[in-house]
Amino acid sequence: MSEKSIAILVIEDELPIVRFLRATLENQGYSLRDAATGQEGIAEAGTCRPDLILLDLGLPDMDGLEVIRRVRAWTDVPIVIISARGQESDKVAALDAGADDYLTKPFGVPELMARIRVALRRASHVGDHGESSFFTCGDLKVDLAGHLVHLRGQEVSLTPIEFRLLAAMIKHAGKVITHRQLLREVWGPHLTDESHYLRVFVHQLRRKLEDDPTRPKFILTEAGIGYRLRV
Amino acid sequence: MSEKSIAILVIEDELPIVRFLRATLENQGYSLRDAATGQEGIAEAGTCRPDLILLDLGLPDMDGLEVIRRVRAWTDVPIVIISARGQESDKVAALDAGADDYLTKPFGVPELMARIRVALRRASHVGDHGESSFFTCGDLKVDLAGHLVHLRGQEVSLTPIEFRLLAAMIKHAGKVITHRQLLREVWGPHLTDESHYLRVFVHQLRRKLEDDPTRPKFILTEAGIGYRLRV
DNA sequence: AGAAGCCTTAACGAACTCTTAACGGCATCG
DNA sequence: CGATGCCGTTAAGAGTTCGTTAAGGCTTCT
Repeated sequence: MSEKSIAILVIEDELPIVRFLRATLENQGYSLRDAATGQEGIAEAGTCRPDLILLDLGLPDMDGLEVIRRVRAWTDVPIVIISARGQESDKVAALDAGADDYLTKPFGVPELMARIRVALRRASHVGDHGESSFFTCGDLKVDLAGHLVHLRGQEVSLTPIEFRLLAAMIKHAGKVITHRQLLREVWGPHLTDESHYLRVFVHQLRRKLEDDPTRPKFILTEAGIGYRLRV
Repeated sequence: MSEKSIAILVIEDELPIVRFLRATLENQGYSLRDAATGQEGIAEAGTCRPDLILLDLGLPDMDGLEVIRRVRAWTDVPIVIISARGQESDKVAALDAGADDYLTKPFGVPELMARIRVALRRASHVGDHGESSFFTCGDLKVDLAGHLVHLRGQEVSLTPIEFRLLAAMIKHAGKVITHRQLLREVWGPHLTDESHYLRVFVHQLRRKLEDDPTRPKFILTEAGIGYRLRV
């Protein structure tokens, strides 16, 4: 079961601390990128789209508050401050500028971890309630977030692989998806030539979803290339 | 245009502190309610629906962590901890139980205000989830704030873990909840692979709630993924 | 101190899913 | 016309996950 790991961006100029954080965070299963200056950090945040930012306020090239504001200008990604300065006015300024939490060095690793979990938890709840993404095509209705499939109002139960296969097709609905692509998205990057699996599971899906599996309405086969989901 | 002021619930047993917070917060334009015990606080949270909860962990009648969990069972309202105990393990436990921030007494008022603003800011992004502390499905009625479960008018007594498990499912009612997710919400963020616990406790729940545990009406199992509560 | 209740842990059979193999139809190409 | 390759279909075995039960340790209450 491959799950994409959570990405954290560390903006910090002191190398020992970066190394320490890298070891600690990667040990917890997070993937990590780092930047040594504010400029670099802002750019990196734009390109790698982290799930959380750890920011040291004492950067050499620009004010930490400015980094917060520049990042907040276009994203709500959680920002946790780690700073040597423990002045209350500094904390208030950073928090009001858009930071989500503020830790003063030296801090304990368990507390840092807990506060990172809090920030990530809050951020993940944003899409929790209304934002279930539906896909509809004729009588077929799929709730990707809720793992639900309805056909003519009737619920259809799919196995994990069946659902992943359907979800992958929905992600590229209307376009052709090659065998390779499907195999990578459903089974992971290892399998790439076993286009055999596909036939078995496409058949399973058609048997559950199509009225007449011989003449498919939803899952069309593009001979020699792959499959395509009708929109 | 009438602007409803933001409501804050203070759960704190020391009267001087309550008075101090009342003066400070009302001066900032918040409206305030207070409760002196955990029981009272949980009940008050269910009825007055505050926008934020300030919670002292050192309550006379029950463990502060239990208060957090009981409130978290049915709402994502921001919880900010104010505590005399500054032990890192206390902080981690509270944050992992569902708190959003943790301040150690004595704290500065400006910092408290700033952290309250952060918590409110984060929560407002989520938008209104029409949360209710009651859940009903067929013969099953659950009062999340009151920790009560009724089946066909008959009261059912659940153990703490059984109730947390049921509450977690209710929070995502209708959608599939993965094993990971359930383990995190019920046991904390550490356990993530012990999907074994789930089977035991799901079985306990079904034995207490379902007419025919073999053919569940409420707690459905999504093979290979997790569980789902019928709506 | 004793008892009761709850959580953890282990074990085993049953049900389900995934993998793998085999076969037939259909089209293209030599 | 036969060979080859791709796709659909089916079935069986292996492997994994799920349900169920019970015993032991821990905490809590009396």
